[in-house]
Amino acid sequence: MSLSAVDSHLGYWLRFVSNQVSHAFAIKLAARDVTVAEWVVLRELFEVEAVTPSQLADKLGLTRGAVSKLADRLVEKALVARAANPEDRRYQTLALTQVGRRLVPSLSALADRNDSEFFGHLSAADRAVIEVAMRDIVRRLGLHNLPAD
Amino acid sequence: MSLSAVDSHLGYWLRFVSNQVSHAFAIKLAARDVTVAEWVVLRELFEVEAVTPSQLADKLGLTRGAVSKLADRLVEKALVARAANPEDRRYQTLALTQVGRRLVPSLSALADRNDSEFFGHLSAADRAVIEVAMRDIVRRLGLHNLPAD
DNA sequence: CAAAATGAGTTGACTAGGAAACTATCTGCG
DNA sequence: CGCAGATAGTTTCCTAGTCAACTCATTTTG
Repeated sequence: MSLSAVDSHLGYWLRFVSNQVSHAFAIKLAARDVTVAEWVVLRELFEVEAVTPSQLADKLGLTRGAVSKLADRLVEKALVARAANPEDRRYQTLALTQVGRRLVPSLSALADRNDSEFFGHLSAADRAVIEVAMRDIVRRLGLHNLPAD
Repeated sequence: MSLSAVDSHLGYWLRFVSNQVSHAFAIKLAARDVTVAEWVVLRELFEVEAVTPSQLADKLGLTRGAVSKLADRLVEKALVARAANPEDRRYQTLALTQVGRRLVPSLSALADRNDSEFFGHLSAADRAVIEVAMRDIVRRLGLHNLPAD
């Protein structure tokens, strides 16, 4: 019985490489007591100032449950603050604390370094093909509001 | 303060897309009561007949701990059998059961379908660029970064 | 207006995986 | 020999994420 090879699947390779990249990044971030998922939230909040957990979930391709737990940990670490909305008490807003805001740039440098360790050797053309393909997949599935750039 | 954009990082996009691809595949596999991680193990065992957990961990880029737990579940589901090695009792071998072996081809069809849903619209050239880049990254990992724990 | 539907957030059960400590088994060296 | 160390596998604890059930506040509707 002959099957198509596992490693003919791009999904297989993406999963493999993505796991390794995230893992290497996690090790770098651990020195700052931050996880990869936490970094993604911090980086997003750095841009938008304040946002509800649901908006964040939408933007990051996570469920509300995942964001709820992440927010718990970030609040615990005093990097993010939860604020109640007095006009509609169903809503919260999440925002960086001063400590959180000051932390982001140094983490960003780690992200740059990690990415270049894994992808820096690729030609600019190849990197562009990959990035365009990934953005296109995300767009097609309507899973995410593309960042404007 | 201006930072490099999060979404300028290929690692960011790979993680995002890989999560979505795996999730979509997980939903398809759930109808057969198999998870993505279990599928990867089954598919590997389909090729190699029998292998030790450590060899499997090495091949799949997982730790021995992860494989141990995965094997537990697959044995529980009667898709995989553990066998002791009488010559050196530290070693086990894992192999598909008859049921497991018969299951693989239909799961393989699901994998083909899932992959083509996400990547089928890409040109063959773009798919080739991505696959070559990913294989190259994995190969490089094997060179300087073999923790192999 | 009361009751139902909607929507935000939380929680618990589960898969997934790494790290590190642990057990059991072998091997090699003095 | 005999014990120190290596090696295979397991287990515990943590992060990460989903789903589904739940609570609570607001809105819609009968």
